[in-house]
Amino acid sequence: MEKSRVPSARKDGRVIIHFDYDCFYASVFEAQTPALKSLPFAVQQKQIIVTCNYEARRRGLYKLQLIRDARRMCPDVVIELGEDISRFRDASKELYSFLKAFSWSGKVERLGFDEVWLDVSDIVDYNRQLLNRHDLAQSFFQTSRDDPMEGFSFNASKLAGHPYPQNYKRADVTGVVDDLTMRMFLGSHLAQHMRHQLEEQKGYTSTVGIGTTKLLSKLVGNLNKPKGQTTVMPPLDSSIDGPGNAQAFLDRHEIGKIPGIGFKLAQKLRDFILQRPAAFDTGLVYGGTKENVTIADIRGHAEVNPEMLERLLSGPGSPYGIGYKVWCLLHGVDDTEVSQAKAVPSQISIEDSYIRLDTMPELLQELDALAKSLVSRMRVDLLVEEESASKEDDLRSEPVDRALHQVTSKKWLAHPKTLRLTTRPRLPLQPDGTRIRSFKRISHSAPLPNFIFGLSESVDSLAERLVREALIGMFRKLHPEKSGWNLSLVNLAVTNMAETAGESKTAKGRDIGNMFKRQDDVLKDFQVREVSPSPAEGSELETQVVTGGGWDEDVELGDDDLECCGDCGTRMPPFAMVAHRRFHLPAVPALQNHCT
DNA sequence: CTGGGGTCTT
DNA sequence: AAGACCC
Repeated sequence: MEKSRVPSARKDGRVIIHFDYDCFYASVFEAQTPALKSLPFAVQQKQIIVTCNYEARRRGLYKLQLIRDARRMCPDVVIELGEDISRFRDASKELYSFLKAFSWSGKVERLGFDEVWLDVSDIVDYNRQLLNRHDLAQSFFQTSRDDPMEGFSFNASKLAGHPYPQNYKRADVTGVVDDLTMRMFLGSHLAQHMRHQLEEQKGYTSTVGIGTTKLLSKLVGNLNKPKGQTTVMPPLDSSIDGPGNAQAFLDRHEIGKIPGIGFKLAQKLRDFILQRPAAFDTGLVYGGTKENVTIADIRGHAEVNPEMLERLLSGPGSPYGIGYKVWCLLHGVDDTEVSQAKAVPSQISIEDSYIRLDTMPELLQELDALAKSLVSRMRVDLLVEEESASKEDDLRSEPVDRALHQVTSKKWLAHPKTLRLTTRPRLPLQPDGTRIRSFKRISHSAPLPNFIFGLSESVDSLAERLVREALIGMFRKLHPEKSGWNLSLVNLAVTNMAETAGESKTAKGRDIGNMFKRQDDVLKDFQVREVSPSPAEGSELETQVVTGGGWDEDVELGDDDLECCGDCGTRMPPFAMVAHRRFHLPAVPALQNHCT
């Protein structure tokens, strides 16, 4: 019997939760000063509102808005300065640790200060096998591997939070669920539990997405903001019956909204689809576009395939294999792992921007201030209490002794080897008196002097030495002219961390996924997936719910509504054509997708 | 008069 | 050292 075969690339064996703390910078201030919550409140850096709470958004304020516009729009807005980001970093670390404590695998990845992914596949799989399928409504979710009493009660026949698609037919109506559906249910309950704990114990609300990949979990969360959660439900795969929910969901997105496709790639793709240069938004929003080109527009284009994308998108600065990577993203394929928590950052940097910085005395003052911050931050982020060298240390009973001891028992987690100075020169005036704004940076690196690690010297004096003995010389390399420069930004960084022996690089070694080139890693897995559902394997849980597709079920299609495939002439409804077209396209690699 | 951070790749 | 990407 010949089964219908469709190339597939989905690997949906994982359950991934994506957290996004609601208006994070504003929430940090609100946690400290709850009265702000009921007011329109915004956080300012230089002349910009970097974020604002929802009370402010209700009055029209938005992220990255100019202060002047914000005040005009909402004169009573309360504004706090957030240029010193220490408090945000501290809060971010605290919340990250809190969430990480739920993980069994250590696969917990932070993006920026306010986003965290967790791969909770192991927790979900463990709990799936604990379920009593005759009484799903009275289930208990075990959050600890060791303690069967730790956890929460929940109804495993229902999803927690919102589904995608919205009209998803719930299992409590149909009564049966397949494995993937059950895993998404479990993921949604775990996510809800964590979200509530985060709010109750830390005072932060968050927006959450649950999916089988980093890409889907992150994007789907956006559907219910703020303090909501959304799960991408099966069937994820496109089949002869129609596009899967993963593709249906992605298809509506403007190309620039896809993580991994930044401004440059998005512009190239828009230009190609429109066959002319796409107009981009000159307003303040960075990736803004006036031309909406969607994933569907690109994916459905006859000439688009991985090789063509490689030709279109590669260029200076673009990584090898970009065409294939984008091709995967267009199809909702994202095999990237949630990376292991890192013990140390790969870089620490401090920067400030200036309307004008063009004299040596001012520069020295700024370098000094930046260097002080940098040394302080090195001590915060790279210094840990040393493990006690002897038992006496632990048994020491006098608090004073303890305090004294601690001062002298700090240890560097890592020694950065490189110091980097970056500037952003302001371009000279044009002949016509206007100025081209440039965001180009130039940098110079040098070995980081060892004295910086001394703990007996004060931060201030170390900073002064750093300026005199290293930074001034580095600045001369960048700007050999005695004068005439004008900087709009200065950044000081330490990089190239040499981690101290004995400390593992991550909680559990390197992220294996990142050690392979995506392409090599994925291509060797190429297989064709059989789409016909395999017979239910005994249990009711294996029975598939197939009624909740992402298209309108009751639409009758007349002959006029059929489309004709340009390659083989087969006629079929438009929704089926989506899947059918993939027959004729270079295949995306696939894995067997049956989750057992 | 577009922040202050980060990551990774070439 | 620079350029892409992320927040």
